[in-house]
Order: sequence, then C-alpha cells, then structure tokens
Amino acid sequence: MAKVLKTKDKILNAAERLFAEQGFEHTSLRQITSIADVNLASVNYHFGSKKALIQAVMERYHAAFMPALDAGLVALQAQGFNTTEDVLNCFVEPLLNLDRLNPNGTSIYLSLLGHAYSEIQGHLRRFTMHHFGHVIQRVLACIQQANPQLSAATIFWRLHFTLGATVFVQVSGQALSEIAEADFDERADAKDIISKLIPFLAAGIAAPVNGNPDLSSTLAQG
Amino acid sequence: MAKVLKTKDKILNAAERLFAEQGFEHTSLRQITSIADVNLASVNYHFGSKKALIQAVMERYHAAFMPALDAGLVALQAQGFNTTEDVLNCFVEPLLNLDRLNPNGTSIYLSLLGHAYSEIQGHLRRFTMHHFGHVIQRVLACIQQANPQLSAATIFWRLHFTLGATVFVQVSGQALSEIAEADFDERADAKDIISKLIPFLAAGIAAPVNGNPDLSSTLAQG
DNA sequence: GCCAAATTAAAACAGGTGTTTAATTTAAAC
DNA sequence: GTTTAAATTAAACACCTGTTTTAATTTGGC
Repeated sequence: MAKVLKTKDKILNAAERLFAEQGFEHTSLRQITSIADVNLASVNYHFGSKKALIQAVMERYHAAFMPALDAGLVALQAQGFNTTEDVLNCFVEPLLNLDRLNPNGTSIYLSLLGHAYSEIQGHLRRFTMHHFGHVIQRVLACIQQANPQLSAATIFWRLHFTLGATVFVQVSGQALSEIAEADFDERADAKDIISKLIPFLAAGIAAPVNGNPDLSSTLAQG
Repeated sequence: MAKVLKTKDKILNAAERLFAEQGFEHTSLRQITSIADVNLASVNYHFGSKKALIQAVMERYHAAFMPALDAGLVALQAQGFNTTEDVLNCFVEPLLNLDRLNPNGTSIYLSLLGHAYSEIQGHLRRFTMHHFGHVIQRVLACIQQANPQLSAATIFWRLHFTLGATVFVQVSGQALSEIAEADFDERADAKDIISKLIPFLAAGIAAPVNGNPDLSSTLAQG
C-alpha cells in the first residue's frame, strides 16, 4: 500500500532532491512544483516563501543529524581521552543514518550543507547556528581536547578547512565520482568519500602548526 | 597622470571585483556596467556575452598564475626529490604575485576559482582544463613523486579535498575573517590564510591511507 | 446533506535577467 | 573637411523569477 503523499510532503521531497542537485538559487519554484506535480501557488500557501521552504528542507535533516552527533560527542567527552579521528568518527554514523530519511540522504544532506555555505544563504547560517550552535561548540571542545597543543584560532580555521573539503567534494560529488570511475575504475558513493576524507582531515587538523619552517620564511618574504 | 581606462578595461575591473565578492550568477550586467560607468550594451559589444566576459576575467588571472606555477613545478621536478610541502610551496609565490594585477589579486583569483567550482559553471571547468590541463597534470606528478606510496586515485581525491578547503575559505573569507577577528583578535588576509592552509593540506595529502584501522571497520558496518 | 474551513487552481503581477536593435555620437583615415 | 568605420547610447525584447490574487474545488465536522 504505497502511501499517498500530501502536497506538503511532495513539495519537500522534490525540493530536497533539486536543491541538492542544483543548489538553492538555481532551483525555481516552478521546477519544484512541476516535479512534485502540485500547483505553483501551493509552495507559498504551505510554506509562506521560498526561503521558508529552504529552511524546512534543511530542518528535516538537521533534526535527524544534529542530536545524534551531539550524543556521540557527549559520550566521547565522558570517556576523558580521545583523538582527532575519534571526533571525526562521531560524524560517520549520524551521517550514514540519514539514508533512513531518503536512499541518498547522506549525500543530499552534505550537498545541502555545501550549497548553504557556498551560496549567499546568510539566513541559513544564522538558522543553523541559532538552533544547533551548542553542537558546533561541542565539536570545537572535543577537537581542543584531542589537540591541547593547538590554539582556539588554529582549530577554528582548520575546522573550516575541514568543512570546505567535505562540502566541496559532496557538491561536486557526482562529477568527481564519474571522473574517478573513468580514470581509476573506482566508483565512490557518499560512504566511500567519507572514508577517504577522514584520514586526510584527521592528519590535517592534528598537523604541527609549522610543518616546515622554510615555508614560513618564504611566506614572510612574499 | 592617471591613465584613462578604455571601456573594455573598466568593465573587466568592475566585473572581477563583483564576481569575486558575489559570484558570477549573483552579479548582473547592470550592476557591472553601473559601477564601471559604461552603457549596458557595451558588455555584449566588447565581449559578446556574459559567459565570455566571465572567461575573459578568469583568463587575465590564469595567464599570470599558471605559467608561473608551471615553471616552479618544473624546477622542482628537476631537482629529483621533493616533499608535499615543496609542491604546495610552488603555489605560494605565483599566488601572492597576483597582487601586481590588483591589490587584492590573490584573494580575487582564489575567490573566482571557488565560485567557478561551486557554481554550475561547467564551461569554466572545461575552459581551464583545456588551456591549462598540462599544469594540473604536473601537479599530480609532483605529488606522486613526493608520495610514492599513494595510489593515483588517492592523490586524485586528496587534491580535490585540498581544492575544496582552499576555495571554501576564500569564498567565505571575508565572513570568516570577521569572525576570527571578533573571537581571537586575529585578522587574516589572503596570505595569512595560505600560511594556515599549507601545514593542514600537506599533512592531509601525505597522511597514511588508514590512519586508524578501527574507523574502517566502523565504516564497513555502517 | 450542509456549511464552513482548508486546499487547490489558473491567472496576473511586479520586478529582474541577458540580449538585441536601431539611432547617434566619436574617432580615425584619406 | 569629408568619409568610413568604430564605439556608445537609449529603448525595447523575450524570458524567467517569487509572490499575490481571485475563484473554484475539495475536505471534514455536524
């Protein structure tokens, strides 16, 4: 008995797919309502505006991901000692479990995050920080615990490098995966990419601040 | 004697600034021509289309950056042995020298690159690969030389992680720099960000493939 | 079945986009 | 100085965007 979806859910499903594929700005309401097979005006009726629809799409995933991540981080903090990879590992299961929302849930969520940051979606950043800022703070604390030698500023920058690397490969994921398949006979889904990311990111976050002193002088001259 | 700029150059200067700040799609021709103080139609007269204008803007920077990078890589290859940081270091001077084109040249170029990849600008990717694909190939070869234990596929993915981290912090550069200043009293320009990036990226690229075997099993269960 | 509320539908709205046209001005060549 | 080409201008074009309006329809409670 295939459940008959209400208009509101048909819109959300079509929107999350298109947003993940094309970004928020490049997806029009007419495209969404056409694929969802509903009337154009129903978006504004049910959600009020496109901006509110974007937030509703993100909220379904945030609500599934953020509490799970937070619980993992709390458990990690309780055990007293941890490594950078331990912290990153806390992200894996909550991310992979997003497949329960949607068969492509993991890559959809990461793509949405990527578009939220790379497009000018200031309202999305504020929305995320307002609702889940405490989770972000806990991530920072865990990384600090794992790397007591790093300053807060260094951790701040390195976590944004981490975010950048992650969302970039997810947003470009399909294209990159096709290249990788053609060149290396190695197709990569969201899970594969995550497993490739973690050693890279863990080493980067935990790296000594001045890996090679020669470089600093080169930069100083420049 | 302040040189009087021709219309074509006034357009290029206004366009590169707005493109770097707002991205390509969010910058309208009317915005460009208004700031450049030229007529709207002159863009299509001098460049043919907005797409061609975008490529012209990129080409000024590519032409200054790519040959310089390539020369540095060739010199590195000639000396037989190199490290990952050596390779990354080849990017620094060519990037910083872009300030000769424009006081903010370095961050403009990296922002343009970021927008070129994060927006759906397929024509820009093709344009870059067509003109400078051999430079990209040389980067791959140098990284392979510095890390003989890594497979070509691993290098492929890690260089895209690298690109992602780099362009993300540049595109979000201004916002991030403001946060960093507020939280850590530490303002960061393009050069500062590069110096923070290099230890992170070098450690990530050269990281062992299975940093912590426990993680692989967690991923395998997922 | 009836009525009121919720929902859907078609159409128009107001504003923005890149591009093109045709007329005018500027600049250079002879 | 005249002529010819290049460059600039203002206006319109065709299309797309999110949103609103008004009317028709469906739904749920009594």
